[in-house]
Amino acid sequence: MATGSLKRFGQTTDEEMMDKRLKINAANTLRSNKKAGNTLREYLRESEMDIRFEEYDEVRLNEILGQFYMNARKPDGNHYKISSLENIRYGLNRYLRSPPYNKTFSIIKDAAFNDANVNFKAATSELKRMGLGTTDHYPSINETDLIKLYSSIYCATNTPSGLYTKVQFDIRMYFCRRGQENMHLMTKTTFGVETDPATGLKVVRKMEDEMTKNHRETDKEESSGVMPEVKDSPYCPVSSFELYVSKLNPENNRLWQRPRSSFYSTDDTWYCNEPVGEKKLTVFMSDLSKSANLSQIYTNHSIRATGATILSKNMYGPAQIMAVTGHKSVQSLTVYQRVGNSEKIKMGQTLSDNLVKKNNAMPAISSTAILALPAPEPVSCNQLALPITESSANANENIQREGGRIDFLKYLDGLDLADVFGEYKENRCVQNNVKSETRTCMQSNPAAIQKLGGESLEQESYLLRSATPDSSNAKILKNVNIIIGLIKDYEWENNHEKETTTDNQFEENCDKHLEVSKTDNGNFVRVCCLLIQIAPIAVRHLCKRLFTETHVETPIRLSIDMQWCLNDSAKDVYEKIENFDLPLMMYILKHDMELQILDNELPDSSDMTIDADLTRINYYAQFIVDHKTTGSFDSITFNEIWETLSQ
DNA sequence: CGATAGCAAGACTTGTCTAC
DNA sequence: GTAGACAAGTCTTGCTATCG
Repeated sequence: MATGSLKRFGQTTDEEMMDKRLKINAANTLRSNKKAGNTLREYLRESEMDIRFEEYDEVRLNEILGQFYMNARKPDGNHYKISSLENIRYGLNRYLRSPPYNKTFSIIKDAAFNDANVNFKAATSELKRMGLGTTDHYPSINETDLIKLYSSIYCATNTPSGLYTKVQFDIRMYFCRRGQENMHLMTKTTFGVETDPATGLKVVRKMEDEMTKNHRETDKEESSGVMPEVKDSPYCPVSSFELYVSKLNPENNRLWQRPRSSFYSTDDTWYCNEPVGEKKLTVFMSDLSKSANLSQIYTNHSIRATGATILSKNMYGPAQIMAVTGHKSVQSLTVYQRVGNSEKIKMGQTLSDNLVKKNNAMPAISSTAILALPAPEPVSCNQLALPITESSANANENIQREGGRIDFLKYLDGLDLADVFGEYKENRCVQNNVKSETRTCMQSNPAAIQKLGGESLEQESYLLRSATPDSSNAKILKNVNIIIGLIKDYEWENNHEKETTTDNQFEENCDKHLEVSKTDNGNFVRVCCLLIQIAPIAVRHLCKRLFTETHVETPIRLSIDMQWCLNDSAKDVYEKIENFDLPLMMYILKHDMELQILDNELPDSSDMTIDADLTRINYYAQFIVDHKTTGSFDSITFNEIWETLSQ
């Protein structure tokens, strides 16, 4: 009860009231208002008009806005997208109606601004015609990248940084979180582990309410996903979470703490008494995409998009998905139910098949059967732990992982790349002497793919990529794909030639497709073969020898990139080098064994030291990456590379 | 002919990402 | 830390078909 001078009711001053009214909107909205005001002011300044538009009357403002909408440009002089121009208009409206200006008119709705708004419509129509009306949605992470990421050292749970990355990725994915919303505010108690009474499964659940974009002050409903355990899986998100929380620094209450750069696995604490900065959390997925060499740079929002897309493709209804993502309307979910390119291609092929068959007087297929989209296959929620589709399911069944990496040697059984390359080179040389040095367009041949053991090009490419040594470098992977394409093409060409084509016809066909010189392609394959197959073997021998000399008698304490080895004895690490890829070995040789390996330059040709040899390999590995789109080398370049490398 | 359900489009706010 | 550009998402309005 109020006593003495204390009063029952508040004593809000006018100033405080204005301040509170100003804060009705979210901070981001206020920022948007301010920016819109600045943009208009900048326009007036450049046009040499009075910049105090806040004091204009409605007639003058109407006139100025009409001109502004037509002439608004970005600082670089380019046009805005429609969404940006709309944002500026709404921002200006809020800016003028908020304190301290408190205008009572609306520049969007009031008749006094009709002229300006007609101009706005005209401006957006023009932008639409210019192709600036589209929305580029944040991409969802493709299946190959997901698998690559999850099985890489960057998500290895036996290191502080790997564990941190995996747990954060899991939480972003399972709870379909927005990119950076409240991430830096999370504490050790934001999430907790519980046992579900119905299933007996352990699940990680969000334990505290929070204010988000769609769930603000008056919202009492809470929506969130859960993260269930995946029993007997090394990828179980609950075990990772429990381990992560147990290793956090007890002095700090934040959930995301900076991983220690060096550690022993038996240490109680793997993390510094220092939270990960807000900005660092912002670039979580983009940094990870770069480190793990994913096929593109994803953003944090991509993880949310991926979670929602996976659920939507797996027969969960809008209401169920909304309970996880926190969406309020079904309409909003349509962003995640887009028809992808591959599906569009399949639909196009279906139409082509039907047209071709009809033209060939084949029996017509029911139109409903042809136009129906492929039905999504139901999968259990467990599969979210390591997203799996039909093609990767087969791969996962067979591929043996050791220490988070793939035992590629098993997959080279029955597919001797050396033999294929040998035959390729030999035949090419013979052909080059007697036939035109041209080749037909690259195309895949079902028979050749079948011979390689796969059922579809996609699946076969996945298996080969997984099975190929030095597979962690995405750029090298692309070249491996080119080589696979060349092999298939070569086989197709040979088969085609033997079965159906005379020499004259072959030459005629070649003339029709003067795309890339055969010699140039052969050269490219030979260099790739040298760099991908032979060079790593030599470097590996060197790596093992130097490692033995350096580390066998000393405790293993390497740099952060080697953290995933730290639980092992020197002998284990020695054996693991067998699976290291070229870039990783180069990194270790350079940073841990302190060899002088240069970047982006060639050593003097007279320099025959080990360091110089490694620099050459490093240089040309990058060189073939730069030539990835052409898949060919001219003879001069080839001779130069071949002589340098094969010494 | 008025009431109303269903839907699409428009209006509006808030968050993300990136560069400096 | 800040600003700019723009995507994501919700709420509101207005049109149209249908029904009684």
